[in-house]
Amino acid sequence: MTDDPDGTVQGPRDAAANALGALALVVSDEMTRAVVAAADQASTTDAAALVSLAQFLDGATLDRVHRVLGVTPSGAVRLVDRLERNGLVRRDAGPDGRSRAVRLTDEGRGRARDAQAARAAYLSSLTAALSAEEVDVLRGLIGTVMTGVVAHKDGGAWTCRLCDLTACRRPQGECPALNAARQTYGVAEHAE
Amino acid sequence: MTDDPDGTVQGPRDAAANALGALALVVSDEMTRAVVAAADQASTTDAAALVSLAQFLDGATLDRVHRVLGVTPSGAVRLVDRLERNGLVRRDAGPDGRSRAVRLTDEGRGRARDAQAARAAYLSSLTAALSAEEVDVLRGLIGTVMTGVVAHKDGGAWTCRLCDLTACRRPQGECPALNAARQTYGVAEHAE
DNA sequence: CGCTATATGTGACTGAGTCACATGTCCCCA
DNA sequence: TGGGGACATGTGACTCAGTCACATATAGCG
Repeated sequence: MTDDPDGTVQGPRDAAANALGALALVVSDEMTRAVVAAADQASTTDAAALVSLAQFLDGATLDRVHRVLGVTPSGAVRLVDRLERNGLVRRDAGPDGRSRAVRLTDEGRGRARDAQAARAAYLSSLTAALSAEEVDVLRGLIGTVMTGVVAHKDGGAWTCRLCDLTACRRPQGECPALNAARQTYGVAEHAE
Repeated sequence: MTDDPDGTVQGPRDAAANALGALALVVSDEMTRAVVAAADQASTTDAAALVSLAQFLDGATLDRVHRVLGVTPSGAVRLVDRLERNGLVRRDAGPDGRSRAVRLTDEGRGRARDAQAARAAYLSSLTAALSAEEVDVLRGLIGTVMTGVVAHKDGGAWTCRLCDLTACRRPQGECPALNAARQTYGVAEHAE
């Protein structure tokens, strides 16, 4: 690892790191674009809210929504206002008198499903060029890297906010991000 | 590849795709956070502008800035206004009377360097757990996947807007994203 | 010379998100 | 048992990035 005059670094290790950064940026851009379009939402947060609700957050309180999505409590209120205004979510009575349960309407659930399908389709198109062996290798490497990511991460939105939780739990055990995040955000077990 | 009742898909192929999506999302989140903090900018676009300017866009017109960053022309004007107000760029005379050249000040260049260093440090920490062989394998797989990404991508911001271009060009040839993007956005060759 | 395309800039607006603060509920502890 | 702090939600005022519609000015072709 030597520095060149600009202060940039070189070598295969850094080339890999740089490529990882580039790939992460585009994939996340495009994936988000696909999800937002499919869910017919204006903001990425709204789309993420729908997907999260559909997967493991349905019936959760506003408080949980704010933690998972990494916005302020008031931000969560506005967000749910928005979704409610569009008929995607309802505010039901919560587990106690202070809190309310945010629940998807059928319309909202449909939008979430569309979003998840769009995400899965986009991501599948990316791995389509890989052989079965390469897919396994990639999965292993991603697992290793993800462990490091999780170790560094201190706050912010939930790592798995757009994930397909059934896909990451099967067929080979659990995802490190899921485990780490679950306790941080106190997310309930997904109904099997 | 079979569908389960929810419409979600299963199998190792889809697990890998899902993991790729999850990894891309966090890495891009965290990387952006690191870059924005290091450049001391409020918005991610501003930080991306600084980094892009430093790498290959210095002296470019506002028009090019708008194309590379994927904002509207007026958005680019506001963006450059902001950076100028903070003493990070200057508007010099452009190649013709209509256009202006956006040029980094020393202060701006310093901020950009800080941002790039923060990005590199974060990404390196992620690959640190991998062996040299694993790094090579990962690099190869990322290259393959990136080719697919580039093929699907139709518009939006420049894929490499945060990249370290010297890292992706060496030591093994060029990055597919760089090649594809270069012609789309008409970005000038980076000064070697 | 006039016409259209191009580059930048401006005014009015939207929309997401924040902060500071208000209200209502919960629950522990004296 | 009731008082007080912690907690959940909600509201008002504001910020800030970004857009659209439009204005201005230059370029360059016929």
